[in-house]
Amino acid sequence: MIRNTRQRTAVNAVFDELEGFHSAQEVHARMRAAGDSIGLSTVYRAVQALVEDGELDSIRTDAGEAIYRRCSARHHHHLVCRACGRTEEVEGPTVERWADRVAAEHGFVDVTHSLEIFGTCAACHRAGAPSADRPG
Amino acid sequence: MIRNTRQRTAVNAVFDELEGFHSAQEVHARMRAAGDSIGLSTVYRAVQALVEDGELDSIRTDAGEAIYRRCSARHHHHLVCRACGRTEEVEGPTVERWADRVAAEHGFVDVTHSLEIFGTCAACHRAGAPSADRPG
DNA sequence: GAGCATGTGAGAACTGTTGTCGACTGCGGG
DNA sequence: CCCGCAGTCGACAACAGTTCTCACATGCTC
Ligand SMILES: [Mn+2]
Ligand SMILES: [Mn+2]
Ligand SMILES: [Zn+2]
Ligand SMILES: [Zn+2]
Repeated sequence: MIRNTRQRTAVNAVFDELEGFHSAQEVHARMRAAGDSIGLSTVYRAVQALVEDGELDSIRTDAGEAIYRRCSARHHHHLVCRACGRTEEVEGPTVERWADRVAAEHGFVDVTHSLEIFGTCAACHRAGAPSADRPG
Repeated sequence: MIRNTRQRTAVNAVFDELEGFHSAQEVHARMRAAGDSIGLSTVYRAVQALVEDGELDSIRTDAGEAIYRRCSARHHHHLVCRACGRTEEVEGPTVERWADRVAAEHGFVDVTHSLEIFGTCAACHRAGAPSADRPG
C-alpha cells in the first residue's frame, strides 16, 4: 500500500513551481537549499513513483541524465530549448499515425515511440545563445 | 592528424558483422572474446570517433546506455525490436517537416530532433516474446 | 495507542563513461 | 631506411548518476 509521506508530497510540490525539465539531483539540491530535509535516494524514489503515476514525464539528456517535468495527461512530445531548458508540449496526430503505420508495415506490434525536438528558443537566440550541432 | 591504428580498424570492422545496436562494452567484450587485444577506453574513443565521422549512429537506451550501429549516410530514424534488438532504418519526410514546422511556430531556431520507434518484431512476437510498456 | 508494513536516508555499491599518464607507434621528413 | 614526435594506447583511477542496504522512523489500520 502506498503511503502519504512528507517527502513524497514535497517532491511533488516542487514540480508545481518549476518550469521545464529538472533532474532528481537538482530537485534534491533545491529542496535542501530551501531548508527541506530529504535524502537523495528518497527524491529518486519519489520522481520514479510520480512518473509511474503519470504525474511527471521524463526524458533523457544527451549526457544520459534523466530529467523530469510535470506533465499533462494526454500523449504529447517536447520541444526543448538547449540553452535555457524551456519546454513546450507539442502534439502531432500525423506523427503518431506515421510511427504506427511504419511499425505495422514492418510487422512490428506493441509499438511505442520517443520523439523530442531540440532547438534554441527565441529569447535565447536573441540573447545570442551558442548553437550546438546534433544530428537527429 | 588522425592516425590509422589496428584498434580503430578492428572496432570499425566489428560493426560490419553486427546487426542492430550494440554498446561499447559489448563490442569490447566481443573483441576480447575473439582474441583481439584492445582496451575499453580505446573502444569508447573509437565508437565516438566513428559517430563523428558518420560511420555509426548512436541512440540511448532507456537504461541510459549508449548503443551504436553502422549507419547509412542519409537522415533517418530507427524501428527497434525490444526483444531481439533487430533494427530497421525508416524515413519519413512528413515527420521531418512536422518537427521543423512545430519548432518554427514556437520561435525556435537551430532545430534538431530525435525519434525512435520501439516494438516487438514479427519473429519475436511469433516466438512469444514478452511485451513491455513504455509510453512515448 | 500498538503493531507492522512501508518509507527514509546516510553511506556503500554499481554502472557506464571519461580522465590520467607513462609507454607505444603510425607516419611524414630527413 | 630510421628519426622524431604528435597522436594513440590501455591499465587504472576517477567521476557522475543511479540503485542498493539496512537500521531506524513513521503512516495506517485496527
Ligand atoms: Mn507521439
Ligand atoms: Mn528525422
Ligand atoms: Zn531558451
Ligand atoms: Zn525481435
